[in-house]
Amino acid sequence: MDYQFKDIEKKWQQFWADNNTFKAENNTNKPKYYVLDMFPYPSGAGLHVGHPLGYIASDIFARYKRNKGFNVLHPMGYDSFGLPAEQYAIQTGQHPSVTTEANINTYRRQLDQIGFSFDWSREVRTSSPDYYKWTQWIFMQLFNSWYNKDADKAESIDKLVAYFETKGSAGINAVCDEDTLVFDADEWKALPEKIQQQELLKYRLTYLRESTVNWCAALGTVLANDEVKDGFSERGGYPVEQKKMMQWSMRITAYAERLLQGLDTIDWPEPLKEMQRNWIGKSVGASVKFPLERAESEDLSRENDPTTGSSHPAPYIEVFTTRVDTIFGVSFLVIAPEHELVAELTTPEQKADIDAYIAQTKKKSELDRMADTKTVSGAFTGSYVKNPLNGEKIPVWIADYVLAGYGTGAVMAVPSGDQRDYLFAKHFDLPIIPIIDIQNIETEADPTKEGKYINSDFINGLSYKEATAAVVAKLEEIGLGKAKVNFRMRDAIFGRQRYWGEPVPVYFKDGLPQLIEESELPLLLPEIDKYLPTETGEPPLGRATGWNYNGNEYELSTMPGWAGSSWYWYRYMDADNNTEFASEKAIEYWKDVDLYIGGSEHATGHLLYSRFWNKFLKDIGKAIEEEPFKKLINQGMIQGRSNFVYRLIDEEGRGTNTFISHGLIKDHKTSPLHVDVNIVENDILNINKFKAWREDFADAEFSLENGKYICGVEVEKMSKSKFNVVNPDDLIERYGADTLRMYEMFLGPLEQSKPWNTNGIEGVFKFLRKFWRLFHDANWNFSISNEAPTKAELKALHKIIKKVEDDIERFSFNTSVSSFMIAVNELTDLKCNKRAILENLVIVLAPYAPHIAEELWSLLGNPAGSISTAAYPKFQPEYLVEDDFAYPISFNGKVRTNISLPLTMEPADVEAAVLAHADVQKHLDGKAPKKVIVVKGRIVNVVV
RNA sequence: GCUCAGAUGGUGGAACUGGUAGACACGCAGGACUUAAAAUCCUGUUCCCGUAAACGGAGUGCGGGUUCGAUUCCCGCUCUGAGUACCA
Repeated sequence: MDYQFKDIEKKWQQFWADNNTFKAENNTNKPKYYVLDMFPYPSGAGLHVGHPLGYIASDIFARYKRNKGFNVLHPMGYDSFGLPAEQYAIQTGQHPSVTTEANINTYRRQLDQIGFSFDWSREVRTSSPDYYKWTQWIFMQLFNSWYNKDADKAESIDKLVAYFETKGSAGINAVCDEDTLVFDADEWKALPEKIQQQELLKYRLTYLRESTVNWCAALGTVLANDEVKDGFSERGGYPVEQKKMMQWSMRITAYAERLLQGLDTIDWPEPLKEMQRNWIGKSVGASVKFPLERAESEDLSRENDPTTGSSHPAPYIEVFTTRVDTIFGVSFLVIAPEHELVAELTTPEQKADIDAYIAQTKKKSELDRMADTKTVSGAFTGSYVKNPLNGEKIPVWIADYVLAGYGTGAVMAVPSGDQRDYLFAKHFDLPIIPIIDIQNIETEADPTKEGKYINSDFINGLSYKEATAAVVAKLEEIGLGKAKVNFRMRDAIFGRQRYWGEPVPVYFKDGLPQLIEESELPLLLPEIDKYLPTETGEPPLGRATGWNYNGNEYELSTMPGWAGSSWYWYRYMDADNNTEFASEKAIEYWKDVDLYIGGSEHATGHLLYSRFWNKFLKDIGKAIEEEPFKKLINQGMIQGRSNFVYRLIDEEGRGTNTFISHGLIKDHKTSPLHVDVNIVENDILNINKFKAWREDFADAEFSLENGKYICGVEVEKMSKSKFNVVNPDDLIERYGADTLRMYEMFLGPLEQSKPWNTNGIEGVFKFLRKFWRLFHDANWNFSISNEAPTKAELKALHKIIKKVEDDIERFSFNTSVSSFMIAVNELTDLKCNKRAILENLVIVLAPYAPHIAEELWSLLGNPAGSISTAAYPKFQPEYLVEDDFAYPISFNGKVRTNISLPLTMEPADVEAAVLAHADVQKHLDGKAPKKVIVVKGRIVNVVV
């Protein structure tokens, strides 16, 4: 029979499902291998041809590893909480779980068609209660933990309480809020329960605090920083504003250093690691206190100013700097307009200026503030500080180029070394003090670290390294500064005012958050009448009737999208466990993910949060490895490839019903129109389908080239509105899953982004037919010979065994596909139908094209399904050994001819043989070669 | 601006450690089979000169360098894509 892909693929997909072929074992002596894909959010649009790219690659790898004798865990599931289902619910009243279920079914049908070797018995859905029970459980563990910097790990909050009870707050080295109280053991014990709890909240790894959030009114929720792009929501593009709200946060900053260090231990793409490094943003520098200089007139103003709320005026302004060595070049201080000392520092004479400036800053949106980095603006507070090292009087300004959220919200301005300070100084006519002898500050700041210091008191003449050390030592000595490491990363907001997410297992008593009992998990998402905020502006959960904890109100926000995805790889290890998130034994066996494939868009979201939770789970003894994903690969994005037709514009400028072929448009006035790529083949428009596509094209006319209508091409995002979406279902219908799988790989290197172009798919389909034909005679009868293979046949086989092995190990799937084609071409030329060759070849191909491989494998008489665990053939190098080699002979590096010589021949003999050769003599034309380079088994280069 | 990745025929791409650039496939052209078409098969296909072949010249974004030899290494530049953005 001819290659009947439809029957074959259906048959084997059914077989795999019926026989649980890909079920991974938790109890086995085999070595483990864990291949994971980033699980999808099941959107209503279903899969397009770009989605399975990574899944196909990981599936090939998983199948290959099974053939290599590994017990492979290759699971799939759904990140099924999320905004789109909820938006749809708001519009239609349909419960998000209903939409989600329907979408999952579509995804499952599409995934099954491609023939993935997923162990579906371990499927997880983040929105299912027996899954989110454990997301809530982890939240509770975080709530019950604090970060001990001395131990450099998370510890139980009980341990902290016990410490407070015996020693008070002295000697505690924790990652905590700024405003923690100082107390001894007795004072702690005397504190009311409520105050104690408030205090502990400042240490917990998940905690409630008022923070500035990205509020998106249109979506009715708070967004994470990585969900905001240029002041607009990433999903939907709605405006986002800054708003203060009580919010759950995760103290991810406790792990900043470990998250940074861990990057050096994992095999991830360098750009991705770089993104995480930038996101963490470690700066090594110093914090310096500038004492306030007080004038008598100020005291009056401060007394009358109720906004400070403090009877003790602040004694100093603290700044963070990475260039403490430039401290003698400080000619002014700049603090953020939002800085807490602004009101206190503003003198009556300057009040009007400052108020006007703050008003102006507030009006500017975040977007303007970012875009407008050129204009220099600021205002003088009227106050002064003293340089802590030389007592120099320094004016204090406010300006919006200083961010309240970074460092201390205050900077020491060194115009000679920092360009922003330089521009500010020029604009407001402030002094610019050169501090390094080789500095050139005529037109701009010079941030050099080379040269010797000048105008710098006791560090004059020192080098950068010496000066930094000397200044830090001096500041520490006088108690006005110290070396400090600062991180850009902020604690992560952990909550959104939405319905379709995990409920937070917390209720409020006397305004303080309390955990529910572990035995009461999962805290189920309640039913509500509408998926909108309440009339009083509370989140949708506020609508749930009777939803309270013994009369106490539950937390009304739900967890953010990244909660469920921050630990899901552990659930796959032991998906049915209902006493733990995964058993100790399962985690002990599977440990971590060996290969993780997914998009780079998750660089600073999912991949950072997952590493954070993993480190926490390790700290509390639940996980074994410090890093969850040993090796990670980003598959490139598949872009859309749009086709265009060109509508002729008549003299009055109106569109006609005539369409001009692409090659002819320069002679006409036309307007381009997207045309459905599914009615275009190799950029040639199918005119009949075009006429049927839309009613108004039914009697379209065409101006053709060589009888064909050629379409224009452009690379754009794949989207419905551009008519460039290619659905894998259609391709499978036409060519089968094996062809689709191989073609997606054939397209190019996995990591590279590329436009989808169906044009070459025929070549892969033809290859599979040709492969099928190796096993069949001219009448399509299965026909295999048991004769001993020839040397040439063995060589072709072992070449491909080696090649595919090497390619898969370095994730170069595209080159394997080419090599398969070469192997089949060679064997076809050799008319090889020998069992000894083909039986091995089928195993090598199986990870790529599993259906056809299964079919031929069973036709060869093997037990059905056994190819999945059949041993990968052993490469035998002796079959590739050649006696002779056709040496390329180059003259001055240009190859002119080939001379076949024995590989055993020594270089000196090769040289002699080559020079004696007639072709070489001809090229030398009587001249003597200056030099001859012979690389044995490679090349000969004659220098003339 | 900064950081990173990339640039090879008409197209997707290959060349893994500095050693025959353009494998493999698409497309295109010509041919076989066919009344015809589809399908299938065969041949050719980097560019230039040349009727063709032999032969010759150029050639991996641009300009230099190292080397017997560079798509590969080094320096400078151009362009494209991604990330990031007043981070003190």
